[in-house]
Amino acid sequence: DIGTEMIITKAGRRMFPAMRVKIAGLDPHQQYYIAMDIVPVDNKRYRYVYHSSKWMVAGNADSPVPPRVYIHPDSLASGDTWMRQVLDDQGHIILHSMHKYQPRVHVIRKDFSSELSPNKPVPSGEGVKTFSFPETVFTTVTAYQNQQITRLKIDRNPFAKGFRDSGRNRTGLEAIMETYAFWRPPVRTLTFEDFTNMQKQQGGSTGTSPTTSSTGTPSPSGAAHLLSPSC
Amino acid sequence: DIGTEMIITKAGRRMFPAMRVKIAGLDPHQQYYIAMDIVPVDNKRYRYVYHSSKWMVAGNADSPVPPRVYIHPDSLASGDTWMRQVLDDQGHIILHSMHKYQPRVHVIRKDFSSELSPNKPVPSGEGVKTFSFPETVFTTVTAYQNQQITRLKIDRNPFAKGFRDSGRNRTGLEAIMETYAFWRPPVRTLTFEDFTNMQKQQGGSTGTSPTTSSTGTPSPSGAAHLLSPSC
DNA sequence: GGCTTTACACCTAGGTGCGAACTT
DNA sequence: AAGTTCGCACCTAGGTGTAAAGCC
Repeated sequence: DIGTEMIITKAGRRMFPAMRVKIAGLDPHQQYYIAMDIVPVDNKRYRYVYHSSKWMVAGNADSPVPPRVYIHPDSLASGDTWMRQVLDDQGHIILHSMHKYQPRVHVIRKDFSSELSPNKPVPSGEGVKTFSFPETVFTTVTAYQNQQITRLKIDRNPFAKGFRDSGRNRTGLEAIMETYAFWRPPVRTLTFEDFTNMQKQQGGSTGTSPTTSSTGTPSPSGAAHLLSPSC
Repeated sequence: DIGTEMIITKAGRRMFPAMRVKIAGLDPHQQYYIAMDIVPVDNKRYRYVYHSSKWMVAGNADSPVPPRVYIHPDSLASGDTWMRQVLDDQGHIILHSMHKYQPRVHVIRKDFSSELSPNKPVPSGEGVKTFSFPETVFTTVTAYQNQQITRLKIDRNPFAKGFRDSGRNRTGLEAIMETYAFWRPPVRTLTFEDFTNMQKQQGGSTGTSPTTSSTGTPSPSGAAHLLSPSC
């Protein structure tokens, strides 16, 4: 699997699907912070080769942005509190386009931490646990490259309903045809696993001439924001 | 002046206008909490007498609800931080209908406070300063009693635009007539001062027979929520 | 040519007072 | 009769991918 893509813009864009985490094994009476950051997977820049549906290395990474940590707003809560709920992190984290990133979750004991701040890297050592889930790696883009990913996001993100096949430019007959010929299971929440299981082949039928892979000159791109959704 | 009215419902309703506060005189390097609560003005229940446009005492207050404190989400910030911004508090506070209430703002030095909690009354003594602005007293209702207040809220609250005279059931002629005959100044934010300056006479022209003031039996009302707006 | 930016139609989410129905 | 609840039409606010324009 090649992971999903995330659109980034100047104004900031939510990540979809969202990072969702459940915590176990904490000391119920101890106080903890929980924080999140997103780190580069490697120091490469990528380009997408349409005809092979693959991301290819296209040079070295842009100069790194100062690391940014998102501290969960419920932070400094007891282990008891944290373990009772599923977390939906939210925040603003600056990323470079056309790079691969890995979101991480940090659980930090209060008695250890030294002044947790959004602008300082998460401390490391005893009392700090960091978790990375490989299936949540994604590539930043300013426009989707892989049509299968576009399709999944449109089908599963409620805010993109306007782009679904059903409900837009369909006549009575089309609606009936969709019901049978192009039927897809009911909408459910999109998860990162959906991209892990995704086939690498795209079903595009628009007659475009395949392009040859080339080592394009990596153009420097301005850093942009990516937000993960609230709720 | 008689203060404004605030609608309360089971699901919770924002307060409009909102409580807005600017802080001065803090030690820039000291840490402070800022909190808000709403306390009864007296232990009376009220009823509105339409023909005299006045609120009359109608018995003793319902049994008080456990006090609830809203802690500003930026809390535990430096005096420097607090003084730099205007505060728009938000939260859930339970109130009885047909009572008069007074919102308060509390500024609490960190080194004094002993476990600030939404469910405990604000501590008092050295290191805690409480502010009450008499012009922000209001009466809770489940439906507006005074038509002037309804009018002001519709005119000034952007979410109530659908009930404004202009833009609803108006023909071309009506629109022109409004422009001249019923002209009112451009929309601006509603403040509590608008109610302080409000005339006690209502301009209602619907032919309703005036009711005589009576000592109505106070019906026990379920407690409901009032929220103050975010942003 | 590859990538980014911008304006946009189309949604979700939720804040308004209203009026009918309901409760006491 | 007085007050509360509920569903509603009508808004604001803001999250989607898109297509055209802009940039390099």
